[in-house]
Amino acid sequence: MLEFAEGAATNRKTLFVEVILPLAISINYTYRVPFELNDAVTTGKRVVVQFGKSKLYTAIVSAITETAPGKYEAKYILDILDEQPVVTTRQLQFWRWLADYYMCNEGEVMNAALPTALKLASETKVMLNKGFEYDKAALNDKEYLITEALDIQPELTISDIAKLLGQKTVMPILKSLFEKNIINISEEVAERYKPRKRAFLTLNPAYHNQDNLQELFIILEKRAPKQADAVLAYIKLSRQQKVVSKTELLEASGAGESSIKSLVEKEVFFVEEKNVSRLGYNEDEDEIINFVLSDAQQAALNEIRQHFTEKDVVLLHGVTSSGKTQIYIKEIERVMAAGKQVLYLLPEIALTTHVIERLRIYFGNAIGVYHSRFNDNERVEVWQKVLNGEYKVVLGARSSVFLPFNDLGLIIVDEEHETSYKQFDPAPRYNARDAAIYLGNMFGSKVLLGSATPSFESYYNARTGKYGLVELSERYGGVQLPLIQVVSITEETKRKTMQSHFSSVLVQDIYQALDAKEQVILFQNRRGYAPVLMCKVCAYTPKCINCDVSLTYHKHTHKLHCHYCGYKEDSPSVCPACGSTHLEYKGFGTEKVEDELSVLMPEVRLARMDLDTTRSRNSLQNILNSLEEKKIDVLIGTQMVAKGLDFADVTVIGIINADSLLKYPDYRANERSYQMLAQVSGRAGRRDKQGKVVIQTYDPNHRVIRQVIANDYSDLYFTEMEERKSFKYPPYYRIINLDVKHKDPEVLYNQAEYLAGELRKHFGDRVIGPEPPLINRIRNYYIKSIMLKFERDSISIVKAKAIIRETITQFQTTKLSKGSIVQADVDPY
DNA sequence: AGCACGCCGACT
DNA sequence: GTCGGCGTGCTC
Repeated sequence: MLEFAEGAATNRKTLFVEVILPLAISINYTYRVPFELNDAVTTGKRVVVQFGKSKLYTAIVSAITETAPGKYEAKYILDILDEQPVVTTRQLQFWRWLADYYMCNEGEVMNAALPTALKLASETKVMLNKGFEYDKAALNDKEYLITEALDIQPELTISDIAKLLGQKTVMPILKSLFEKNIINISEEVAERYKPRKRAFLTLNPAYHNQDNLQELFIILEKRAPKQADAVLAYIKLSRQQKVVSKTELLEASGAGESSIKSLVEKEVFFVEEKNVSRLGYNEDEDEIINFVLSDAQQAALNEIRQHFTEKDVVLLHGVTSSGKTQIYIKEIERVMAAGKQVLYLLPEIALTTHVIERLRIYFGNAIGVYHSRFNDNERVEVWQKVLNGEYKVVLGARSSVFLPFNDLGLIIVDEEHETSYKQFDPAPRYNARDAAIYLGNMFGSKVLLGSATPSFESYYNARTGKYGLVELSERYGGVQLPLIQVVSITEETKRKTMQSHFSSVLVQDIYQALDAKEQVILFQNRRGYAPVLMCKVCAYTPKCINCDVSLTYHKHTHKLHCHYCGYKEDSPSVCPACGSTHLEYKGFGTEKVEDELSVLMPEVRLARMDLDTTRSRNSLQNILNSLEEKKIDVLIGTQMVAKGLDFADVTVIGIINADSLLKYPDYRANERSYQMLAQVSGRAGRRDKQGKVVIQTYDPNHRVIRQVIANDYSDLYFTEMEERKSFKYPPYYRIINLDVKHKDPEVLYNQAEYLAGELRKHFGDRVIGPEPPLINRIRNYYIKSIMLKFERDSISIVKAKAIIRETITQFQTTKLSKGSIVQADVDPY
């Protein structure tokens, strides 16, 4: 027997696969392929592997080799999950690039890229060993508790049991129960994606013959009129549509389940179970609307196309309301006509039903949507439809760069300056705009960046000729730019005309808008009620127990919240330090603005839009709907209101306090402030009426405010770029940030100093710090930041990253590094 | 990421 | 003493 097996084996190759596991592990692991799966293994397919003592994971095959690993015995892969690869070779290449560029692991990229439903991890299930008799009296309290729970619920997970016992360590107890043969422990992976099934009916072809059909009717009408109705309804329906589902027929005919059942038994109908999409929408005849571009738009489009003949990336710098979307649509149509796919990226918040519907009008079924509000199953369906080419256009947020495109011809990155394109936590800390440019490069596709306030990086690239630059300075349909009025808070306070946080100018403008049945948006870039609570007697301020921040008071919950770790505590009514009742709320957030405005203008219908009011799946959409249906007069919000809101009747915009933006201690503060102010202002006004923007500030002569009023982006750009150059900031320099974290600040200090020293050996004064960041403790970890600045072109950044990686690894092998976490952030925002 | 192993403080 | 928390190392 053994000889036979060996003899056969000589004719068979032994294959090994390198796999990517969905974990933050720095290397890929090698598994052995059982002979019977030799023909089925392909890169890009999912395989089930055991990793560690018991856990099973789905991994992606990244390479196939015939060489056995030298140092260890490879485990076998247990199963192959896919008939066809779910990840393309190009994607694997893209993942590798991302992991390299953003200094993380391929597993972390896989985690971000693959919809959760395609990543299966086994769960440990605990159940009773059926039929085994044991003496309950002999068990200790905890063991008894577990068996009791299993009597009620046959399967428990590890975390169920941890909760049940109220302790973290449960494995030893389970082990002893297992050894006593009382319980069984199993590891299983279950496919999480479940296609949605529907029953479809087809008429027995025998009845395609008129005579037969006639005969059937005669019989049915006499004996089972309901069934006759059903057949009639079917014939009617099948004239209008290709396939008829059971549900549709039930609805259309008024017949019951039983009638259809007997028709199936009589073989009048055949039933077929088919997978149907969850992504359906009203399939009204796709109404392709043709529109004509304005002269300015047409000129811009021509210029874009001209640039595309020699450049891969073009930046469209078009003022707010210049009609960039229509230009995109025309370009998408052209690329689609050439048979290629298009990726259209938008910031998550701008992906509203309104925007989606608008594009559906042009592209109907060929357009797919992908964003974080989709559930697991829906994401898998989009993934599959992109993979099989059913979707020609994908409209999506940041993570849609990970979809399995086959033939991309164009990528559009709208609002390319948006910081939400950058993922901050967890790794990969990628910027979807930059990733999209690389992706475009891989496909030889064109990339169109669009913004009214481009990021300096992109504008720099455009001005230096790396990208094509197209300027569109005319607003579409002759909409005027809003009138901007700056109000000095100091001045109004002196004149005693401020009513809480509202200047007389703003109050008057709000009333005017409301009288004209128009709407108002108020912007305050801070959520909650008050960011600091302070005792007037002893100056005590409640701080987070896990982080180095003061707690924000939220009136809604009457609690103090930490915006960094989510910690909450009851708001004290007396000072915990001195017992005084004189507690003062310092600063103000959206909640307070809402509160005070409702006191000032009780008749006005208010709504608030910030992280706290938009957390659940539909809440954002609900707010937007009420705004559109004019059930809201004034909307108060954080930066969310600056993005993607486009409502015809908003004519007044109030910036409650511009200083909180301008004073932000960051080299990008001015660029950010300008973007924010210009973007919010862009929401004001409509075709027949000039909008009004009121900026309240303590510093009315601030340079950035003057630039916003003058709508002078290029003045901002040139003045700021001078500073960027002299202080060695992007886009002249590239930044890589290393955060070192440790629970003990003393240990951290030594670790960070050591690591910075090691890096200095290679990079000299390109290494800055370590310095404590603005918030130097989060979730009980103290933080030190080491910043590396590299000249844009003079040193190979690829090489530098390799050295950094190596230095970190080196550091982590030393004893000194114990307990530390090092996180890299490339091109941080 | 999860799991085992070993060290150490708190409670019977 | 013993139990359980927590840090550390390893997983093909």
